[in-house]
Amino acid sequence: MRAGRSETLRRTGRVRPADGRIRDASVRLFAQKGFQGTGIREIAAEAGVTTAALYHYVDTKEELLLDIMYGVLDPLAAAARRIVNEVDRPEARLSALVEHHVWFHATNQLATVVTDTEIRSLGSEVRADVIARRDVYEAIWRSVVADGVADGTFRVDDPRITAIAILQMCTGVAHWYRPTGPLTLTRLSRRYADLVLSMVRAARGGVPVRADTLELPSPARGLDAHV
Amino acid sequence: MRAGRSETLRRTGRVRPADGRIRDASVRLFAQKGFQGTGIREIAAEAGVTTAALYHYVDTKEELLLDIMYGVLDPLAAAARRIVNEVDRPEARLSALVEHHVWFHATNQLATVVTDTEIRSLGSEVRADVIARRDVYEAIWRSVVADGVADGTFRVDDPRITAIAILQMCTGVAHWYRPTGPLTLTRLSRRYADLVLSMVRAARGGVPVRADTLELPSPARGLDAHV
DNA sequence: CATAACCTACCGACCGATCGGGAAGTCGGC
DNA sequence: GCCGACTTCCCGATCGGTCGGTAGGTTATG
Repeated sequence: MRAGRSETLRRTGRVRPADGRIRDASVRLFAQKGFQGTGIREIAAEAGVTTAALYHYVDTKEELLLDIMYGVLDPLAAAARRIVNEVDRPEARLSALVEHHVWFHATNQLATVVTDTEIRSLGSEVRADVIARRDVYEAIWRSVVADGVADGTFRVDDPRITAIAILQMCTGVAHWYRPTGPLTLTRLSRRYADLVLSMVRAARGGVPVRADTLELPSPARGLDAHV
Repeated sequence: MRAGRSETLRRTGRVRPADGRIRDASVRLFAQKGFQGTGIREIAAEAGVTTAALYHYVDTKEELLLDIMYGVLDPLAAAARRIVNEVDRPEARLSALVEHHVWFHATNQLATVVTDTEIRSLGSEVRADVIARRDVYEAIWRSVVADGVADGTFRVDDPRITAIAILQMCTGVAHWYRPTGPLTLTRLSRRYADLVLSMVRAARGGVPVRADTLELPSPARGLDAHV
């Protein structure tokens, strides 16, 4: 009749191994309240174990965060490699990259949000490793964009900036997507792929139209004076 | 000969009012370590005051975060309103919105990153207010995109999704921009505006090209089972 | 002599992590 | 088939330390 365990029983309907419950609880809580904002007592209670039991399965709180991030970054990189291996033309490659990235971020919202926002909470040694894996993934996107520019199907000013811009746009899906929305996930992914392709395609519109005369206010409040 | 103050003296070269130093320190630290990951003792030390002196200028730690966010959201909304008032055609409006947004996020990196990532750290009452102000800003973008679709200059499937996607792409600049880069800020802002316009312009390329046959792996590790 | 600008000293609560121990199971040896 | 050794899983209790915040007094400024 322990409160934590019965809570879990009520929610999941059955008793799952404590290890998996701890992992699930940590993703949920890290996504909702942040890594630093989540206490190990909260994780333990949500998983239906004591803090001592939690430390039977886990060495440190940071390990939980690291597991989440590897569980995002490694499958992403693996999928990107498969796409590059099995798809030929830059257009189709980029389209497939976008569709998978969006689909993955929509079906793993909690874990991808945590991976995206909590890198700063890692100790410096593991942080370097996580950043390196993220850079591997970004490098694949960058090379796909650059290949498209090289063979003339894409026209962009700077492949590096464009690749980052595209990636951040697609990653953003994890922050707003709700499965109850009107669009199926497949259709949403394709819309993003269409947006991206129309952004980089060589056949672009006319001269940019701007409002050059408009003067806008300076940065607010003197914040960031030291940037 | 107190360590905190002399530290500040060494870095800034002169003694500024403690109030501003506290605000500056909080932006820097919140951006670097997160709101929850930053202690009031750290803020005080970085600003060169004691914790008690800090609370002479500030009621709560949350107030520091809230000030940063209002200092970002209010100028952004004000600029967006000015743009809509003073610029006519949807193309020029969207271009101006993008250029200003990118410029603002590059010149206020720390504050915009904090605003973007720490909403969850706010208490529920003030959080609702912050989200409301952010929604006001997003609504302006959405209406500009919708106006362009209505008069035929833009062609997008869903103005709401498109506006969010554009916004997230441009906001991302705050996460990677370094003033030492090869591009001037003005040119960078224009490149983003060009990217966005080519994304939404009615004159779009041919049929989307995809790799429909590719099957990709399922979400990793069973994370997010409860999404 | 009032007010702003700070100080030293300290509060209770909570932090991540660990302690020794015990219940329940797994295993080979005889 | 039974015993002792070992492992897995998990407990209540508690560690030293840090958290956000404060009480009450002192110093500088107008």
